[in-house]
Amino acid sequence: MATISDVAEKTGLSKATVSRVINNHPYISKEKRELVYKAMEELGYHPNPSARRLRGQLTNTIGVIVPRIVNPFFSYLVDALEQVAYENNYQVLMFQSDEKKDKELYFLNLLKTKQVDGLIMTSIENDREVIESYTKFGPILLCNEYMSQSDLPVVRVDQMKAAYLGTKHLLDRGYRRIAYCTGGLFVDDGKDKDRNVGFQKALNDYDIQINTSWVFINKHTIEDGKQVMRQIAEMRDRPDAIFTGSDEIAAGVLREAKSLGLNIPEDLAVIGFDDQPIAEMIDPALTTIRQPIKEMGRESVDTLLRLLKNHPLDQTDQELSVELVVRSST
Amino acid sequence: MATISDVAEKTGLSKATVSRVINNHPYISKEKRELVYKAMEELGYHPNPSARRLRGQLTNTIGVIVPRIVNPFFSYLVDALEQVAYENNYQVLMFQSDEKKDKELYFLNLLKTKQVDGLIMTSIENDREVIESYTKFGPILLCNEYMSQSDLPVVRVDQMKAAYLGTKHLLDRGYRRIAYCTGGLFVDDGKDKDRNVGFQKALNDYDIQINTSWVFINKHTIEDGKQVMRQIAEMRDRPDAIFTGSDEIAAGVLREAKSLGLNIPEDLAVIGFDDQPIAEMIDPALTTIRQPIKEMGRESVDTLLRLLKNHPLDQTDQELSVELVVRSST
DNA sequence: TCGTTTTATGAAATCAGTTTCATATTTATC
DNA sequence: GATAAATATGAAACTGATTTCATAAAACGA
Repeated sequence: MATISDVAEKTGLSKATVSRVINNHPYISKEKRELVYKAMEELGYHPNPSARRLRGQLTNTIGVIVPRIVNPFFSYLVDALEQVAYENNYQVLMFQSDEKKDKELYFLNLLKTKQVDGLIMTSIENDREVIESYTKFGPILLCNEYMSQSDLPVVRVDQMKAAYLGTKHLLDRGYRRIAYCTGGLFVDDGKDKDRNVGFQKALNDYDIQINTSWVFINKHTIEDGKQVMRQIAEMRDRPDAIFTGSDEIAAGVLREAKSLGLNIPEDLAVIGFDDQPIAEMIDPALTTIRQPIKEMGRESVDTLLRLLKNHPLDQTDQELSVELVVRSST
Repeated sequence: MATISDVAEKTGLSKATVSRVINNHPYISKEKRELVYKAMEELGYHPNPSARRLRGQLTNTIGVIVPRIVNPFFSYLVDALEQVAYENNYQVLMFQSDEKKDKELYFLNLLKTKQVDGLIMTSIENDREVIESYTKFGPILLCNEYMSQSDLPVVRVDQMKAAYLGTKHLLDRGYRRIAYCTGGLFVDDGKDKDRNVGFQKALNDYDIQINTSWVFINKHTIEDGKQVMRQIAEMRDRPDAIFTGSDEIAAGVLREAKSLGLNIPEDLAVIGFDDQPIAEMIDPALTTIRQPIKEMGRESVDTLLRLLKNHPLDQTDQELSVELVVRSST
């Protein structure tokens, strides 16, 4: 591996000058500049990132925390983030928090030790103060999830509108007995709370009270969806529609409904969230709310890179809009 | 940020001794050792990884190349790899090759610059010689994909047996006119070739010739599956069963069959590959070949860490076995 | 023409660790 | 009790870059 000293020696210049050429400093003569480029080329020289890092330089690496990569929403998000990062010559260090505080902390520490230049968090486990205390080591951007009363920059979709849109759609179709699934640990803040508000608001428009026995919390997976369907089937007083928190839950509901001999949407209308590929594949095809994942990825990386370059942000809170995709499950 | 000098100063020892304590060198007195630990604790000291890296130390980071993370097979694989890596105090730098040679090369170079200690490749784009030339910078392990005539360590499933098992199943059920999908760019080597051989072998057992107009190459996605189904529907001489290269292709086939008013498995039996969650969700549920992803992840990381520690390997080629999961599509 | 900028370069310090070399004690061996 | 080996520690060199400080030459202004 060639080092900067090799380049210096080969050109007869000092390391300082070579370094200046590499970093595009002014006041370098054209001849020397070209001499250095030529030598770098010939030696196959690439600066050692660890050495640069040690001098407090940027690492060209951004960290991304997701709860679980196997959740398709997050794998598509990471895909989008990685593509944009690559276009900008950045690498992505991906990390799964598993929804655990200590794993999240472990990863936040990489910012402290300058392993990553900045961080994109797509979920939040620790308290606001804890996370904000790490901003002194590098920029942190929230993508998808957010915290109110925080001045961290955030890129997200309008969850309230999304939930409102979906619920309104059910109501417009004539359903009045609407069940509701939510992740819901963060009930007092963040995206789940916004969804709750949107759901509530749509029901208010129609003067309908929420039936709390039709509210299911802490639901995420296909298995959860199946279990919800079983619970509903056993109820004497059943809902006629359900707003689920994700396409996966919805898929579980559909699957179990089929096993129980129930018809969708006649016996139960189902609306999903995300518009994952699976939404189109299952039968009946799923009505769902499409999230603009690609745009979220692009906006997030663009914004983080702007922060890294100390460019001013036009806005610290970017809200992207969602879209209702009507298929056959409602 | 506290440095090693701070610890040295606080304990009244030299940096050398502190470093020795950190790295568990022998010949340190118990008192000094504890003194250092105490000071490190109090200062909240963590060694700077860039500095260690610069001295040629390990980075505690392994790189993982996948073609696309949105492919569920790979997101589950990365999940498994990351879990095991975390247990061993390693981070995973994930990278998508997008099946492009230049992206793969870019990532291989991280090994050269010691950004990662070792590499796990779950797909291969460049030639054998190119990839092997990077082993002088750190260990490279192949996981899932492999190259013959290469002495790179590999963790994989017995693809030949897998394809044989699936095809045999179709034949045993009475299907004789069997179509075949493959990724198939690497037709002369690697996992796709093994599958081809397994498929061939099963047909030979029943004295059946392959009908080449029923062979579809370069298929990967749901969309590809739909397209294959459309092609089949237009044939005068149709197959009665199809072996697909992945559950996604199979899902596409099923979906399009439904649109075309065809019945599965009566009009066309379909067998998938991987046993992804979607296999259970679609209708009819998919018969498929289950790959032991968790074990592959564990074996891969364990093996790579052993290589990093210069422990000898019992075997450089680990083959895990697959399992046929019979559902309703055959 | 002389003093002041501007341009161009290099020596040496610096980042935060690890490792080599030297050296001082102990402990073991004959 | 003398010699060899094992234990314990520190000073300084080293990793590969960037940056500061110093300095020389060229360009500029009066």
